[in-house]
Amino acid sequence: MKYAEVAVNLPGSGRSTFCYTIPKGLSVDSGQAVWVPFGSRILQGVVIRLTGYPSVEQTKEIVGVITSEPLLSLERLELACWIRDYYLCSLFEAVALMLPPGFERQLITFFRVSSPADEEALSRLSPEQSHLFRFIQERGKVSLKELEKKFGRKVGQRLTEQLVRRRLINKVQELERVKVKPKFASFLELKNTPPEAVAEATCLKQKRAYKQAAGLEFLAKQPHPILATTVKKSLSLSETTLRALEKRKLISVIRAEVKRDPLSHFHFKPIEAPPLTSVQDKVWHCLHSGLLEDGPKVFLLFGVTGSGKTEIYLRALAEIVAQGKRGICLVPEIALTSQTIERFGARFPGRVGVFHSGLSLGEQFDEWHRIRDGACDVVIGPRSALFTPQPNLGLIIIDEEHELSYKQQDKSPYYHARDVAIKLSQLTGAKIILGSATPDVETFYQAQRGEYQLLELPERITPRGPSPLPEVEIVDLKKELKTGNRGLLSRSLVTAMTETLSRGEQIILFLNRRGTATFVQCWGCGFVLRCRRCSVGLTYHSGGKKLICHRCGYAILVPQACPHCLNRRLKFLGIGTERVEEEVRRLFSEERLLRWDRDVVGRRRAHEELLNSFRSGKANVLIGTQMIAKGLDLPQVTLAGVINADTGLNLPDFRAGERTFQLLCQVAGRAGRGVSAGKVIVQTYSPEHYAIRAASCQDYMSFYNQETDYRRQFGYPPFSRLVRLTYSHTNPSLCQREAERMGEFLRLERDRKGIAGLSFIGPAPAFITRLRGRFWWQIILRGDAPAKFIADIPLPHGWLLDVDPMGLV
DNA sequence: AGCACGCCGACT
DNA sequence: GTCGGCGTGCTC
Repeated sequence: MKYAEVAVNLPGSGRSTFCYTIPKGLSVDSGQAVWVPFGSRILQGVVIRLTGYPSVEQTKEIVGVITSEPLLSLERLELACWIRDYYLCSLFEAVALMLPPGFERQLITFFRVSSPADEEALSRLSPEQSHLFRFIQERGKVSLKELEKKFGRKVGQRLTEQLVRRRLINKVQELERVKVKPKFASFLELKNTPPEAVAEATCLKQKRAYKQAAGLEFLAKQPHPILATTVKKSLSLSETTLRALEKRKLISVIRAEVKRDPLSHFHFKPIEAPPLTSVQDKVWHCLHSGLLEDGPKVFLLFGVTGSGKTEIYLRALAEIVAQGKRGICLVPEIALTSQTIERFGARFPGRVGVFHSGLSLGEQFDEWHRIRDGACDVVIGPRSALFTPQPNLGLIIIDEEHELSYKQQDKSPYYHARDVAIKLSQLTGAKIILGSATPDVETFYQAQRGEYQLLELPERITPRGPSPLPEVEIVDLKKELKTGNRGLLSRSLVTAMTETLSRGEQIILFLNRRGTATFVQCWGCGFVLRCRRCSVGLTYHSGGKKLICHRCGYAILVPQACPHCLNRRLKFLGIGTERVEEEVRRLFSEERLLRWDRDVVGRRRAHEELLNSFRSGKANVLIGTQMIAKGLDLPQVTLAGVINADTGLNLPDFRAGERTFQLLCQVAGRAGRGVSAGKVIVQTYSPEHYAIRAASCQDYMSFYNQETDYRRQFGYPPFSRLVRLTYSHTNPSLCQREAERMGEFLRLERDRKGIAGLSFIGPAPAFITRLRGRFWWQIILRGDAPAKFIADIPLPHGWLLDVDPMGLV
C-alpha cells in the first residue's frame, strides 16, 4: 500500500479525499492524522484509506504523521463517509466530529516589514497605506485577523496585498499553537527503602535540616509515588526543600501524566439495582433477550414520565458490560445534571465518562483519551458524546429521543444523533434503545412498521406506588376574556394555586417565552421596535428596563419616544416569564418565587443551584420557560400551570403540533411525582386543537393518529423526505435574486432529469428573514430522495444544506 | 482559505 | 503596453 486517501482540513475542501504518496520509511495507517502539502501550505489531514494505486496522476508525499496511533477506527471512518454522503457535508467536517478535542489547528497569516526598507516605494505610499505600514512596523509582527479588526475586513485585505506586492511587507503563515496537551505533574519517590529513609531522616535532623527530614519521613509512609504538590501542601515544604532532597539523591522526581477528571468532586456510593415493578420486569425480559442476540437492533422504549426508563437503561448497560462491551448514553443537554451523573456513577463506580462542551478543553481531551483507552464502561453526554471513541461498542441509549437538541443546528454537518447512532449500530452491531414518553412521530412510525421493536412502560411509579397521570384541566382563555378576566392567570389557576400553597406544596408555572413584553409598539403610528440586525421584534425586560433581541442578544435601553414619530407613549404587548413573575408577586405577595430561564441561568452551574434551592423548599413557586419542563424530578410539585399553550402552536412549522404536544405532556409529567397526587392546568385560546386535547388526556396514540393523518395528507415526513437550502446575504435584493435564480434552476434540472415526486416549497424568505445583519431565503425540497437530487448540483458560496431539517418549515 | 489565471479599465 | 482591481476555479 503505497498511497493514502486523505481528508484534508480545509474549509470547503469538498466531499472527496486527496491522494498522497506514503514516503519510504514512514508508517501510515488509516485513521491516522498526517501533515500533507496542499497548494503552497502544509495542512492537517486524516487518512481515510490506503490504496495500492494513486487516484490521480500526480501525487505529493505525506510530510509526516501527527499522531502515531489511528484516531478513528475503521467503523468510524466508514461512519464519517456515510455522514458526508447523507448530510452532504465536506469529508473533513464529518471526520472532525470524531477527532480528539482541540485537534484542529488553523493556519494564521502574519505580516512583518521586510528589510531593508525600499525608501523609494515607501515615499510613494498613500496616507492609508503608510498608516498600515507604520502599524506593522511598530508591532513587528501582526496577524491578518488583527489588521482586519482594526482597519476593517475589506480594507485590511486590500492594503496588505498592495504592500506585499511592493515588497514592503512579508507574509508569513504559521499554524495556530497547540491548544491542549496531556497534563504532566511531578511525583516524588524514595530512592531507597522506607527504613533506610527513616535513618537518613535522623541523619538530616542532626544537620538541622528538619524540613527535609519531615519530607523523607512522610514519603517513607507512602506506598506509591505521591504528587509533589500534595507533599508541599500537607507539610508546607518549599520547592527548595524538595530540590535539596533530590540533590542529596534521597528522593527522585518523576514526571508523569495526570488525567484531568471532570468528576473529581463526585463521590459515588455504589448501590445495588433496585427491584423492578412487574411492568418493568416484563419490558426488561423482552429487552434482555434482544440484547443477547447478535447484530444490530433498535428498541423504542415508550414510557410515560416517571415510568422508570432510566432503571431499564442501567440494567441494559450492566448487561452489555457483563458481555465485555461498552455503552454510550445520550441525554439532552439540559438533562446532564449531577442527579443524572450520580445515578449512573453509583451503578458503574469509576467507570463512567462524561463528555460535553461545558468541560474545559483539557478535561475534554483527557476524557476522550480515557474513553479510547477503554477506561469507561459508559459514556454519558449530549449528542457530541456519540462520537467519542468508545471501543467495543455494544449499546447506544438515546434518552428523550424526540428532543430537538439531538439535531445539530449551528454548524455543518447538520446531523441528527439518532439517525447517526442507528447507522453506527449497523456498522458495529451495537444495539440501540430510544427512550421517550412522547416519541418523535417519525420514530413511532418506524416502530409501527416493525423496523424498531416497541417496548411499553405505561405506568407511572411514584413513592405512592404505581399511580395514574395527573388530572389535566383545560381553561379556555377566550371564555375567560368574555367573563372580564384580562389577567394572565385564569380564575381556575388562581384557585388551584391558592389551594396548593395552603397545603404547603409547590407549583411550577410554564411559559415558553422570556422577558416581560414580547414586543413594544408605538401608540401613535403602530411602529414596532425591532432589532437592527435581525428582523425580530425586541423583547422588553423590566429587570434592566432594556429591550433585548432574543435572536442575537442585541440590547438597548427603552427609548423615551417612538423612534419613528416621536410619540412618547409606547405599548408593551405580549407576555413573557418576567411578566408572569410580576403578576404572581402581585396576587400572592407572601409567596417566595423563583424564575428559571436563560436570563437568570447564564452559567452552567447556576441552574443546578437554583433547582436545589427550589427542591429544598426555599421557594414554593417556580416560573420558567421550557427548561423547567425537561426531565426534572421535583417531588413536592403538585400543581403545574401552563400560562399559554398556544405560543408554539401557530409557528409556520409542520412540527408545531408535535412540539406543543410534547411540551404539554412534559409539563404535565412534572406534577405529582412525589407523595401527593398532582394537578395540571393548561390555559389556551385553542382548546379544540388536537395536540392540546390529546395532551390533556396524555393520549399519545390519539395524537399520533391525527398527526400522521395530517402529515400523510400534506406529504410531510415520515411520508416524504425534506432538504432545506438556505441562502444568506447582507444585501436583501441580491439575496432574493440568488434564491429565485436557484429555485428556477432547480425546477429546470428536475424537469430535465424527469424526476417525479419532487416538489419545492419556495424560494421564500426564511421565517426569520433577517438574522445577525444578513437576509435569509430558503427553498425546501420535498420528495422521496431530495438529497440524491441535490447531491450533484453545485451550490455557489453562501448556500447551506440541511438534510432532514427540524426547524421552521 | 490562498493562489494563479484571465478579464477589464485607467494610466505611464 | 502595463498596472491594479476583481471574479473564477483548483489545490492530491
